[in-house]
Amino acid sequence: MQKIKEFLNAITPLSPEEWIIFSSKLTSYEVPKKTILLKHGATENYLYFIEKGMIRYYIPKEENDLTFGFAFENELASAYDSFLTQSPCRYEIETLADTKIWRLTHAGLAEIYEETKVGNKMGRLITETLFRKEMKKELSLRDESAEERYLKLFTERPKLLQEIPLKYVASYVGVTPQALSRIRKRIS
Amino acid sequence: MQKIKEFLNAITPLSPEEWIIFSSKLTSYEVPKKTILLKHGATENYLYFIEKGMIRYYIPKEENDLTFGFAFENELASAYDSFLTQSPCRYEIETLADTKIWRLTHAGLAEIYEETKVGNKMGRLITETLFRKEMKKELSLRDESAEERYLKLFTERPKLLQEIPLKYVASYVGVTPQALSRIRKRIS
DNA sequence: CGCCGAGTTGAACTGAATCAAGAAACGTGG
DNA sequence: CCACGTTTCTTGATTCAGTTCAACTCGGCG
Repeated sequence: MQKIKEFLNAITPLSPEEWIIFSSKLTSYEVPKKTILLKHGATENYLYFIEKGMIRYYIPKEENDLTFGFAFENELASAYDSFLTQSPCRYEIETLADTKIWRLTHAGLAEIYEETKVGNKMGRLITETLFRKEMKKELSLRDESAEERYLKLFTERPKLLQEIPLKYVASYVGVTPQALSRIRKRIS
Repeated sequence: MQKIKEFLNAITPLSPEEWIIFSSKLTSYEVPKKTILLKHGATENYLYFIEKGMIRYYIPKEENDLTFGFAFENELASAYDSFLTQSPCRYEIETLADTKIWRLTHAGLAEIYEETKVGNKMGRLITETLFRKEMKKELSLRDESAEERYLKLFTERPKLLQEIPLKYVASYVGVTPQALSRIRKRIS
């Protein structure tokens, strides 16, 4: 639980009383690789903190499904749009490795917003970060080629490319596995 | 000023005292069509509320610049990522018509967050909405064709297509003006 | 040992970009 | 208010990046 405490404190400091409230709403789980955390069409009821392991976000497809995001150790995860609107999700979340998560229910978060002073600020700051990530992804999709996105991934998160099957990376940068294979060949 | 008051109250109710604080930080401007509100490389210092008129967001390019967003009457606008991080913006904002805006400085918003109880909640809720919009845009870019995006725009915001030059719409849906012209021909 | 999914490579095809030119709409100054 | 010049939109021809279909290799796992 130490990790998540540090994570939150780094965003904005929590008083001991506030941390007690936060932590009382959190429950931990260990899920094996390839576990689906949220099925397409279901409504997201949780905010996750990944203590160990990793996940991917994807829209399931007949052939190759469309992977559009990942989350790793020490990061938050959730189908946040579905969580916020409490409406069915058009994508799924699955673990890519054995994963240990802490999670907070929608009702639990609502209580935190009501019971703590810091809640809304914490929520705002976290959502601001999520917004900035989305915006960056949008501009990247519009303004960069698949090759540029792959190279960026390569320099910014080299670890990712070692741990994640290339077919998911291909989808993430916006091409088929065949096309990514050719990009990699061209580069090296 | 009534419009912005209603806009904010619809998000979460403001007490009279809180509205006094909010409104004291707002200043209004009228800017002609084709005015650049934020130049590429500059840092966004404002959050805008569009009382009348419209704007576009774009990355300037030699030939056709890359338009990736619009905002209209009764909507908020800002290079919010640059605003949040107070770092240089990689895109620009320009009015598409004579526009009346209210604006709030970064410092002004910081004061609101400090001085009012409702501020952080308001900020959180607004940012949540911005996040959901971005996410929707990302998934649309990944999962839909330019033609599908155009048709959606056509059904969801028909007015937009009448008011905005097609070359901006083309860029927004992710193709060249020539390609959009062919899409329109194919459809009709 | 054999099977299956992941990755690579080749060939044919396709949708969109680019290059180019003409038509229509717009706005600006006389 | 018209005339001119500029910008926007359309259409055609060519080129190109990426998809699709298909076959083959490799590595892990039952």
